[in-house]
Amino acid sequence: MPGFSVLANSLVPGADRMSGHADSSRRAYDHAAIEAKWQRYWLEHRTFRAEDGKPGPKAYVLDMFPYPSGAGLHVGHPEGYTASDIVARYLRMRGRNVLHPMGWDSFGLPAEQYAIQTGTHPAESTRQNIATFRRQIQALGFSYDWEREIATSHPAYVRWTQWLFLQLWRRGLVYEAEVPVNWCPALGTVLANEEVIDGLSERGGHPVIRRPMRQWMLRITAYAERLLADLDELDWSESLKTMQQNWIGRSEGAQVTFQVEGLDAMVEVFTTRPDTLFGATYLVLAPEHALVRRIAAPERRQEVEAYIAAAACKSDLDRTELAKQKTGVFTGAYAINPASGESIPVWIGDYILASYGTGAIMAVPAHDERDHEFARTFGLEVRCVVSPDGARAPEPGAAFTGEGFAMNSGAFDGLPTAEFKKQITAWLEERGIGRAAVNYRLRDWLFSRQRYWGEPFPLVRCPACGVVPVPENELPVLLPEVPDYRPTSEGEPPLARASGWVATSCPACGGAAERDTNTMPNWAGSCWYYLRFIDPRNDAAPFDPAKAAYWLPVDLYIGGTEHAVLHLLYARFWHKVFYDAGLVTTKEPFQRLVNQGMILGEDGEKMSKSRGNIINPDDVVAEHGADALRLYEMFMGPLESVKPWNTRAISGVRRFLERVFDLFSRQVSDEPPPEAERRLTHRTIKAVTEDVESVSQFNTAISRMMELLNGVAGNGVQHRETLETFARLLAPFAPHLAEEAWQLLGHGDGIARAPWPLCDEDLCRESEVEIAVQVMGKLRARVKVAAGAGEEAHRAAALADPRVLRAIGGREVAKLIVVKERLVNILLGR
RNA sequence: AGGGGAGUGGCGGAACCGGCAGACGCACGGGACUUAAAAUCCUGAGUCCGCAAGGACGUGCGGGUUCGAAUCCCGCCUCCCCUACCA
Repeated sequence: MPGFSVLANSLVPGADRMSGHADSSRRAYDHAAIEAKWQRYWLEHRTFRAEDGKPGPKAYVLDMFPYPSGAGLHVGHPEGYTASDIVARYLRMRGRNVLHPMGWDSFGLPAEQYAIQTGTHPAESTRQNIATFRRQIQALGFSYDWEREIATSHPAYVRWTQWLFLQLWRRGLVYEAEVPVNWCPALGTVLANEEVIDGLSERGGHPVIRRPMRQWMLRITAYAERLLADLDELDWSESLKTMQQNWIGRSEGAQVTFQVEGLDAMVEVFTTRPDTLFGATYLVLAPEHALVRRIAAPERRQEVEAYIAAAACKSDLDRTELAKQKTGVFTGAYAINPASGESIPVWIGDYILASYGTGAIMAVPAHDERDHEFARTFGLEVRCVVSPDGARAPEPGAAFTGEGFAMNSGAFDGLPTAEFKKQITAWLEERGIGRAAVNYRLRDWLFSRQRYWGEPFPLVRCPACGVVPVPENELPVLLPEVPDYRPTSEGEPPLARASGWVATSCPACGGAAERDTNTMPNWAGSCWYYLRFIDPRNDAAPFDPAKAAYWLPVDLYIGGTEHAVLHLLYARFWHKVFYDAGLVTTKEPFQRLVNQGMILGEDGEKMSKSRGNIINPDDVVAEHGADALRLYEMFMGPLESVKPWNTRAISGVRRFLERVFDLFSRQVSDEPPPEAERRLTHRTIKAVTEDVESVSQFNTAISRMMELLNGVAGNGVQHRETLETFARLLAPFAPHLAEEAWQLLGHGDGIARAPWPLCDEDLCRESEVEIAVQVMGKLRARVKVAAGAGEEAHRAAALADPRVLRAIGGREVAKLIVVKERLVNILLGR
């Protein structure tokens, strides 16, 4: 390849730039050599090291760290990483002390499944996968401070995850409960919700049933109100906040007590419509409700038991999606409607969830669709108690769920819904049979997994002392070696097999005791990793609170929508606990959050192995380079939108980079550039700066740089002033090429800390602008006016144009609208 | 069912606060270079009619407000995402 030797010469760091070569000897853009050179340079110079406590403004720019899967990186990863890297590099050039770290969410199911299949220890496959991910990510030239790299499965990290868990324990936020899990009898294992598809196991398609097991729970509901309220302070998209609000699902209403007839038993129900109490014509309990067996009449017992058993076998999906028809059975018991004093039947039905509210409802079939359907199925009474207009009853045949005015409600008749709610709630309270209540859709967090590859619980079960935490100075409790990673046949976690590990002594009394054999879910490590990045090598604490006070909050957090609810909610919850414990000084961890949109395959479908439409970033880097991949992913469209991949389109940004390289390989003049070029440059600075600040419009920023190139590339001699600006604008986007360009311009220091160019507002405006001239709203001509020209100048310029005069055709000008520097619209009389 | 988002050339997308629709790029047509091709460079292009000058139409569909609407309002249609019997 001709010219290669010249290129090779330039690859020595600090080598003098070649100057004044003729066009015939122009060097090729060798992305592989340039990128390897600068990646080495950055590492050697510790260019991206974040300095704890450095005076001046800081910025914490974070990516959602990946699970290092065996499949390696896919093109979705670099999308968010490139966006955050652009912002991180930009902020560094603006003088901020930037913390931009990367690590590994390295506990998880795939490594464990792989271990079950191949016998490879998860620690080993995880180590290999991390090595692959690190190599792939480093090949893209992201400005991470690699000295802060962490992995959640590393013992030094596990230690502090367990330590933080014990802080939750101390604060009474951990408890044990009997809750249903997904149990697959065929596989002899417990499955995560994600592993259950349509009631069948993802692997093998075996039926999955719900089975109660003792589980560790975290009391996240205690923080529901704060998790909801503090959303207000965050710079997150409204849609994301809405998702979190919906997930927390706060609803206000009343709790009402119903006396069971002939028994010393009460049924508590929660309702958001206490105003419909007079229309409650029956009760429905969840099949799992504690009272069901007590109240069931002897002659109904057999049917009730059969229904309970059937419900227990159903997966959540069977109980919802497949339930086109509502099912239920009559218990034989009756309760008293406290408002009407009437006797109403008590049913059980699996459309009532044991886990929400009180696990029982008062059914108002006239005003609730679900109750209506149930009543129709079983021929139960429907009584209208809300009139839409205060005069007539609602249309029969369907539930009227809107608000209106009370009817058939005794003394309350005629009250509007909102007022009735208040009065009936007070009425119930006076009689001690009800009260105002708030319910959340959010449930406490089922925190234990019957798995191997996760953090063991630092808890010991002692026959004498109960559950006792492992002393902090004995952490971490590390995973034992086990002969088999599957759960035991009794459904116990695989850790139960490690009998030597399980047997221990009680930290409190010293007697024989057993370790808890559950492990924590994947979320545990990702709940606080952003805190560990702040102080990753601390072996006396999870992090130094003083350093946390310096770096927090995370100023910008970028990641996929798949974590819009769970991860973000869990991390916010832990953070608030740490706030209460005085470990952190901010109420919220992530101030600004941006979700990148998914990248689809070339066929417009989600990338997946089965569709065979997966793009491997390694191939793109090999062929076009990291800078081209970064640029292409940003050029595809706004960061947050979903966009299809188009391999051919990469050639566009690749050509751009080649032309940029060519531009910087030419002769450079120290003469100031012509006025027009300088104006173009400053307009570009302004546009690119605004686009980067938006953390979204990187595509238009690149367009503007392309326009700048198109504007200056035709000139034979290049002006230093323009090139110096261009290189710095390009630096966050295509950092390798920008460094090379910077060096070609004769700079000895890297471009990474070069000051970001600032625009001169006066130069951002053209001296002369083209405006549109419309006649009766139709575009007839384009004329030029001086920048800042007044209305009169616009009018004169418009009326001087022959095409405009022809369109006017001698008619009278009735009105003339001038929008300065934009258009003139001429309206004619009739 | 509910909630959120989106419909603009052959394609990805641009258009500030209501003011020249289609920037930038891909693909495509024409030309230059070449024995030839690739690459590169120049150049054309929303659609329709027209040799041309020019004209008509045009941002999912139907209305409305306005001198002027991709943008604002009302009513529909389609697609994507999330939640999914939450009382």
